[in-house]
Amino acid sequence: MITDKKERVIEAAALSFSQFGFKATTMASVAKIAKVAKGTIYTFFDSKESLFSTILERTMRQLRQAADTAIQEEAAFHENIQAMLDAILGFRENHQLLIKMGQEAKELGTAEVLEILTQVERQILDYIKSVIMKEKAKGIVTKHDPELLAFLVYKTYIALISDWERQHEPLPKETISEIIRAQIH
Amino acid sequence: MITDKKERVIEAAALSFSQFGFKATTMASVAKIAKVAKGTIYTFFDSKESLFSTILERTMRQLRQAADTAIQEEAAFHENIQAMLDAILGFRENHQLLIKMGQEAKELGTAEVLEILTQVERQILDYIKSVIMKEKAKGIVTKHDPELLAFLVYKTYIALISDWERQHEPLPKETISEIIRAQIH
DNA sequence: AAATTGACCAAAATTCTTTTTTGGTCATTC
DNA sequence: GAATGACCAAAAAAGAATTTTGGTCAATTT
Repeated sequence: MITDKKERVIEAAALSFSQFGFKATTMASVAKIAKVAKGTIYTFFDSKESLFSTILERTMRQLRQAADTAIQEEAAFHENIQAMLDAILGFRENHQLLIKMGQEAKELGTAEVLEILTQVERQILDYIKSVIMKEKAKGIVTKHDPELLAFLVYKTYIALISDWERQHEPLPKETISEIIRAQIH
Repeated sequence: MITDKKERVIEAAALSFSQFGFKATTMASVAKIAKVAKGTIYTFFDSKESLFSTILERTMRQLRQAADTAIQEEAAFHENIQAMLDAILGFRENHQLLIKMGQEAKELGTAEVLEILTQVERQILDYIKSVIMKEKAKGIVTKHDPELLAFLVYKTYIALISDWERQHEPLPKETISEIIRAQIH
């Protein structure tokens, strides 16, 4: 069956990319893990990049889903924002692929990965923005426009979670909530 | 006169560091610009690093001074914070040295420069913190502790000034003010 | 005839070798 | 005693040689 092989290639590639990164993953090894000849991969994907971005899209879809299920129609605005951010970050925390990409971008500065990561960031920002706009449609008034608000929330969250902890004790969840809540007013 | 030569060395080094960066500045060229023999430099400074950090300390002193003069005893809390941030950023904007260091850290990843830049950031944070604490002594109540507040203000400001502008139109000053003001409550 | 393979190739990356540059010293000069 | 610049070891850069890698395609299998 044709789909079976394609699945195996995707599975193998996902494993390798998240274990060794983009650069260190070779098409030969993916083929070997997938028990497929190298040429076969090229009947499904026309380059290493396209294979990579297929896997990344899959990951992004999972991420969006995790965020979606975290949001409750009835909950308050800031509760939803918070839940969504937790979902996104929780997902990131135990998803090898995105972690590896972050490392590789920093250490190796791989061009492809760097570009992909800004796309991931863009998607997260768009997602936050869409949540804000949905809330706005419900009648909530926000001080700034959704694009700016999404940007602020995202940057603040990242700063509090990752930058702050590089030099300080982790902040309690309530403090983070409070700060984000103050942002969205 | 001994001081004359030392001055010339510092001047030449400052010029070269801010024009070409740390790595691309050679002791030989500094000597040449300063019209001094290479050995002479080593009677004043015992390494390239120490020469570099002397110059950087000078720059930091200037930066602190710029911020200090921006602050008015009588002005309101958020006015002072704003004035200080403007001073810091305005200073940075037209100070070649710090700009070059930022570039070099990103592009070359020079270890010495990377370390120095975290020190610069630490100093800016400490400065903001001290301003906050001075205001606090005047009786102003802040929601979070000064360290966290300084961190938040700094990160937000950087995000709004530099990250935001990579993808959007620059924000009007009033918007930035408003956001910062909301932070410090 | 459609799918699959793996030997094959050019280009890129890596390693090894040679050459040049650089930070730092110190005997000599001023 | 301050200043110099030829000198050196170490590091960096450049170049040459070698290996690895992404991608192709004629041959084979299904």
